This record gives sequence, C-alpha cells and structure tokens, in this order.
Amino acid sequence: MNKKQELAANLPWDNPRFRTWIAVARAEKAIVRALGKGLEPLGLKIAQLDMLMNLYRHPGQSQHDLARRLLVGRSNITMLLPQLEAQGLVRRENDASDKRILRLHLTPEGEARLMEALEVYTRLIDRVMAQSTPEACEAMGEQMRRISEVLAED
Amino acid sequence: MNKKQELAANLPWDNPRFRTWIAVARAEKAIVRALGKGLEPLGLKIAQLDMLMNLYRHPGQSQHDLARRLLVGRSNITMLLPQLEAQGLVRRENDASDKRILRLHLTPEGEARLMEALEVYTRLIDRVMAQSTPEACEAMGEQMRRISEVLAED
DNA sequence: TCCAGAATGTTCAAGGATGAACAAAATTAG
DNA sequence: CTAATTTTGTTCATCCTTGAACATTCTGGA
Repeated sequence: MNKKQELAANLPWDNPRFRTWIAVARAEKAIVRALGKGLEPLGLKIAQLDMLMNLYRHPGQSQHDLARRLLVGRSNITMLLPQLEAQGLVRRENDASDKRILRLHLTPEGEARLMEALEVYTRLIDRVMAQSTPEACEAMGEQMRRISEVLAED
Repeated sequence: MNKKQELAANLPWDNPRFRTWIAVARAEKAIVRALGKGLEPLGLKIAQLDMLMNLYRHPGQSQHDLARRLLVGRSNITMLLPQLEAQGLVRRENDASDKRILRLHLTPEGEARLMEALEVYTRLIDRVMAQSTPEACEAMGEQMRRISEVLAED
C-alpha cells in the first residue's frame, strides 16, 4: 500500500480534529470579515484596532514589544503607525535612557476612538458567541490558549 | 456617566466571550504561521493548498464556486490559478454548455502533491488538538460551525 | 425574437504584510 | 577601552488580497 492509498483511506475530512480546525478557520475568517465591515464607519482597520487595544492595555510599550504581542513583523508596525499618528490617535515618544526605543501611547482621542470600536467589536462577538453556553465558551477559550502555548514553544 | 466611562467600567477584557474570541484569533494566527512554514518544503502556499483541497472534494467546480467556498473574491482565484497550472497541479477546461464557465480539475500530480501536503497538515492539527479530549474538540467544532451559520445569514 | 439584466471570469490599481538588508544605538567580551 | 554582537526601528522589493470596472456569455420576460 503506497503513501497515496494510505492517506486516501484515511482522509483528513474524516478526522474529527481536522474537521474542527476547518470549522475554526472558517468561523475566524467570517468574523474577521464581519468585523472589518463593522469598523468601516469608524475609519479603522482591524490591524489598527489591534494596535489601539494593545496600547491601551500596555501603555508605553516599544514598537518591538507591540509587534511581538500582535504576532506581526516590526516593519508592519513601522508602516501602520503613521496612519494612527496622522489621525492623532497615537503618540510616539523617545525613551529617556535608550535612544533606539520609541514608546507608544494612546492620545485621549485614540482612547475615545478605541472605546467606540470596542462597542462594535463586543456587540459582534456577543452575537456570535451567544450560540454557546458560557461553560462551552470558556472551555473553548481554554483549548485555544493551550494551542497557542504549544505553538509558542516553536 | 458618559459612554467612555460606561465602557471602561465593563471592558471587553473582562467579558468571557470576548476573551475566548481573542484566544481563538491568536491560536488561528499561530497555526496559520506554523502551517505556512510546514508547507514551504513542498512549494505550496496555504491559499494554494486550500484550492487543491476544495478541488479534490468538488472536482469540476467553476472558479466562481471555488471562490465562494474559500470565502475569497473571484479575482483572487484568477490570480492564483496560473501558479497551480504552471506547476501542472490543476487543469482548466471549458464547460460544454456555458462558454463563460471554466471547470477545474486536479491533475494526478496535483492529487499527489495534495496528499503530501495533507500529511503535513494533519500532523500539525493532530499535534495542537491533542491538548483537548475528543469530546471537547468536537464541541468546539460544533460551536464554530454555529458561528459560521450566524454570520452566513448576513 | 429581442433586449435588459445577471453571471462568469479577467484586468488593474491600491493597500496590507512579510522578510531581507540596513543604520543607529546599546551591550557584552576580551 | 575597544571591537564584536545584539537590539531597535526603517526602507524596500515582493507577494497576496481586494474591489471596481470591464468583456463575454447566458437568461428570462415583454
């Protein structure tokens, strides 16, 4: 029995774990799409919102830290920041003791815009997650966090 | 109490549903990253693998159908197909009764490449999903499918 | 039959994300 | 103290994805 027949006899579509993953990927894509639409009236992209959220929770972090938290490259941060600065939502200031580092802060306008966006965001998430019991939802979150841990080990 | 204070008093980070979604998004990103790396030696991108998988399950479908199933635009299919054709993995043939439609088929090489890629794919998914019991995994898949249904209604 | 509208695929321009290469600054080893 | 190495952020070329505009083909109602 060669490799092809071997796999064909046990296709991933019959694998419960695989089917679950496909469902996750599809749902994630659908939510990202819906969120993008919902954020449009606010003049924000999802990537921008992600940055605002991280800056709210971790004020004064460096671009390097932000990139790591968002799982994107540093160059991505460099490219996107000017958009937020131009809108007056984010402020960059030099670190006192390390001239390489730029520390990032939300402006008051940035915080206000973030709050508007979070309202849209939570409304969407509440709607789609309302299909699950709180327990099931919590269990799912736990599983997802474990997956991230497994992959963080590289 | 203005809107800002209202939201700040009930930030999404304290919302279990929201936290779950964040975990989903992060895990999905990590898996996509890992899969991309794993597929590199095979000379396949994730988008290409998605197409091969769909063509395996639905041979002879049109580009429009494929786009809809993959949740991407039609132009994306147009742009990506030549890569797969150049590698001899996919064949396009005219529909007999509708000259607008191009029907897509995997070549034998395409099928062989798909099987190699699926081995990488399932190995990764099995590894990350091994953190969950089969029951929990199944429950998660169900929840995700419900989410997709909610959003499919538009 | 004929024509208005829909469906299918393509082209193109714009924007997002990436990684490699780079410059400046800090740190570490010797 | 000096030189090699590391860290931080930027630039640039490239690729992916998207949506609008378009040509071709089909369909359904007058």
